[in-house]
Amino acid sequence: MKSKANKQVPKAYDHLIIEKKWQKKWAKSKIYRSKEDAEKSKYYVLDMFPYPSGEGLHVGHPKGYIATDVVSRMKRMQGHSVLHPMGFDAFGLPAENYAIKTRTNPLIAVQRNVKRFKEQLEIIGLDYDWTREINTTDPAYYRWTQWIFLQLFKKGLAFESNEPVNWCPTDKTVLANEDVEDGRCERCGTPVEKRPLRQWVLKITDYADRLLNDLDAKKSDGTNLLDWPESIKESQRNWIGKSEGAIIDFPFASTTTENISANYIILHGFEGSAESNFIPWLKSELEKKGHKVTAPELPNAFNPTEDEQVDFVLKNCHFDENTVLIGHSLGAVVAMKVLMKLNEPISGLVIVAAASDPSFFGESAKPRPFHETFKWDFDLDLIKKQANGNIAVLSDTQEEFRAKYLNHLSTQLDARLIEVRAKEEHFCALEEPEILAALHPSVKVFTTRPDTIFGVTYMVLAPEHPYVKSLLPKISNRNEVVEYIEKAKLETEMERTDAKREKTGVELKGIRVVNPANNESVPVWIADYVLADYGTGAVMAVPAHDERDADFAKKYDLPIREIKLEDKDEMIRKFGSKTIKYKLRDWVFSRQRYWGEPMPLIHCANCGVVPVPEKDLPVKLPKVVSYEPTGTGESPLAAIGKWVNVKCPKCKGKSRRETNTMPQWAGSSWYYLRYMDPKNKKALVDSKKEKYWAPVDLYIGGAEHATRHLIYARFWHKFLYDIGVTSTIEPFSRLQSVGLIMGEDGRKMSKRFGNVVNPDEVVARFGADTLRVYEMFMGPFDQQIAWSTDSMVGARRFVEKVWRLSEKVLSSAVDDINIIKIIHKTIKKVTDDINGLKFNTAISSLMIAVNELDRAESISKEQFQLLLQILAPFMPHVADELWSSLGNKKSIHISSWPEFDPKLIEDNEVNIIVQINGKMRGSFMAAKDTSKELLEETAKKVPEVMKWLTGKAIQKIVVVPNRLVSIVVGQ
RNA sequence: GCCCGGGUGGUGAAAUUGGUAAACACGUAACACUUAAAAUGUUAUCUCUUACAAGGGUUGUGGGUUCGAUUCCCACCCCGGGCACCA
Repeated sequence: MKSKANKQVPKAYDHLIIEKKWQKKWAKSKIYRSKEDAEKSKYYVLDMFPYPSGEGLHVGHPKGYIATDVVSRMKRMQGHSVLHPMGFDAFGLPAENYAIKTRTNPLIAVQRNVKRFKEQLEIIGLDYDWTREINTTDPAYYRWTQWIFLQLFKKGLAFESNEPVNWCPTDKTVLANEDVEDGRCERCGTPVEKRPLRQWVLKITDYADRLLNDLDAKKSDGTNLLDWPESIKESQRNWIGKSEGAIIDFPFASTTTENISANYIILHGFEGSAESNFIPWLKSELEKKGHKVTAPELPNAFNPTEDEQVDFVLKNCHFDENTVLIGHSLGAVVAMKVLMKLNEPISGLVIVAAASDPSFFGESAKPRPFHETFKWDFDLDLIKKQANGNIAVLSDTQEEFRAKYLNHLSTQLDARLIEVRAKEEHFCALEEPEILAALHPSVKVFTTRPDTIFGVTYMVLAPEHPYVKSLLPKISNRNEVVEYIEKAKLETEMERTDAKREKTGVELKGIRVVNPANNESVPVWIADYVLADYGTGAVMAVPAHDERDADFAKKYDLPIREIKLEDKDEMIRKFGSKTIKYKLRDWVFSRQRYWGEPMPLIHCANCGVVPVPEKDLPVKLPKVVSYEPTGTGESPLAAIGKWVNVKCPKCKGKSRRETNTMPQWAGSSWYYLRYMDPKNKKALVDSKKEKYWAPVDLYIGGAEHATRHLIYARFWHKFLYDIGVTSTIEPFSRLQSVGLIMGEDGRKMSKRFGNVVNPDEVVARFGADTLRVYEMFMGPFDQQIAWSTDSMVGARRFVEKVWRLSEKVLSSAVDDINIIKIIHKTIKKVTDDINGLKFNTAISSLMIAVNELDRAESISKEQFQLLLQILAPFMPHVADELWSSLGNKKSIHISSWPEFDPKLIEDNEVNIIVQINGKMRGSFMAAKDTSKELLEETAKKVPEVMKWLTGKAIQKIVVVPNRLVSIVVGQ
């Protein structure tokens, strides 16, 4: 029993005093300021910035912040230039709803909440560089959010759409697909409605492939580009929902089509005429079949302008629901422009060798005269609609052209891409039979199972499929079909997509299609289990190989045919074309609410949508009297005449501002870039600074952001990369999700359950260092664990033990080699574990070391300082206090992180286990690297082992050096 | 239904990636110090064979591979998450 009689009475550990003292000192000495120091390697560690709610932080919030703080402190000590910033994401509904209730500007609530949040963060002793603080609601910040939107707009990635969108009747705003969970508004739980409303939409689908592929991309050293939890990558993969399959054409059976007489309009191209190329031939072929054909001579074929040609076609051609528009080369561009101006949809569009992108002129080709006289903007959704969803794209002969533009165009238009060889390059022969073949009307299906094509026994269209309307005259049970379509319209999205309910449908009697694989004619049905907005809105039904088709077939007594599966690729080659579909939808980007970034756009009667000039940014949110959403699809901003009515930046005419605002996710989609250069007035981020800090090395936050923030931010980042603002293809190299801290009752911490634990109280009672140690020690960092105030005493005891250990420090002390070894082993373990974000085991190894040191009579200053340094990230206040009491003048947090001595972490004696028939029967100590033979000899002589060996025959001995000897004996 | 995690003492968990299962901590019990309590320290604490000793069993269940499996393989059960009448 050791005596404590001679020990000095220690200074009492008073966390209240020392924590305040050190927090002040740190702020004064500016040790946490980040600098672009070319001498040092950078480390950017980022927290998902909080929404400053009125309730303040609970004890769960800081868990992630403490983790980044631990990492950031170690990296700083290791000599990195560390960027560890914090800010606030303050646009959004809670502040706005509070504003509605109290009729105060939400900014006031935001400012108050931010102040409270900062106080709460500061008492935990986090090492943020507050000079870089940002706030998404600050006009100096959202100026750049608006700037990014303008760039998206200029690149055609922001467009207006009138498609039905998700509308939340409670929050009175539209929602993105990502904001809908199980058919309900993610915020308030109200079932969403589908409403056709004019919306701004971002073309995130253009990035679907890159968003997907880069999840699994490798760096040049073979490691993953994204060091992310597999579960989050998987969520994103599921959300993007790529499926590879085929588009297969099922032509209408001749009984269906023989009497359909169409009205064909053929538009020639640049330097062409109605008498050139294949046009006269095609005209006569179609007329032979009884169709009406118009091939107008377009004005100024050698020096065409869009306005002249489009107007000419609109004036001189007749359009109705039986019209099929065929455009060759530039004529196809004219055709698409014509479609955008028609009032009613036509029957179909055939694009022969054209593109919707002006860059197809290429570097080598000389600019054509129409380069400037055509506007290369296309509303592809509108074109799709106006062409009744019936579009065929015939490939050109130039491989590069096809890969680059036509694949894209046909994907965007959901068109049939008909990959054929023209007889002459660019379809310039006098006869082009492939064009004629492409005109035969057919139903396109999307399938991932082309291998089952011989099992098709019927076809199902979505009730909304554009063909259904045009086929009505040919359907004998017309009334029944119309009734079914009407009924389907009335159903909500939730009812419609409920997989459990019984399938219903109606046959389109009189309509049949031909299976291209076996030329068999099969019936066509409509059913609401087929969705209009996925694939082509049409399904080839294979009841023998698809459960849904089987259910349907059984109910309506349709044949079920077992077949042997074919080779997928062969079937695609023979009967269809390879296609890729995504579940990801474009990002509905406007909200009909007040508290968000105004969209920097102006609507002018003459000029259309005009972007606000960059020099006029930011477009500031005006003050309003009522923040109440209108519910009409207009935001409250629409009522502020002074703000809304402006001059058009182009023609100076009367015009109106866009009154929709951006969604909550806008500001957070790029904020990590602004921390690099938060005060820059000339640019979003200075490119030198961006190159220094990018990418984020470690990003920590909640897993609930997997398919929203983390997809949106990756999308914007890639876009910013494309326009040269960012230098990396991904924003966050390494991501780690924080496991939630639950209430003591095991439920989510919430005011509602009365189980919220306030960090201020915990810090006041136990101290910030104890809170930090406790939260890091609770369990694996990414795991959800219930809070337990009782268990905090363990962390507190540990902090106190470290404090008391300082009594044993003697300058004259000579350390036992075992003590030195333990310190060095712990340095290695703690360094590795912090890098691996395994904070719980780092602390456990520190506890083991402290317990060990506690057993020693005295400790040298040298060893104790090493211990304090590796404790510093976890208990920064106590570490700095004890460090300075040892006579150090500078903060421990800017001292150099200890290196372990590899020689000191090796044991020269190891414990060798002896197993007999797989059971541990004894052990002995042996020098490291003792030979196998000697280990075997020694093992056999261990008394407890000998007992098991007597009278038994040894059958086999396995010796693993430095580990064990395993002996197998007979009966 | 498909896909990703995960399942270890009373509790949070650990296990060098195939080599002594339960480190570290909470809780509990006994003891020491104390008038007492708190604090602190010491000891014990997976489970069964009533206790010592000596053994047996044990990482969701059942099989397999192996000298040896918490770890690898197969099947199943349960919990958490993502997607979903997506063709």
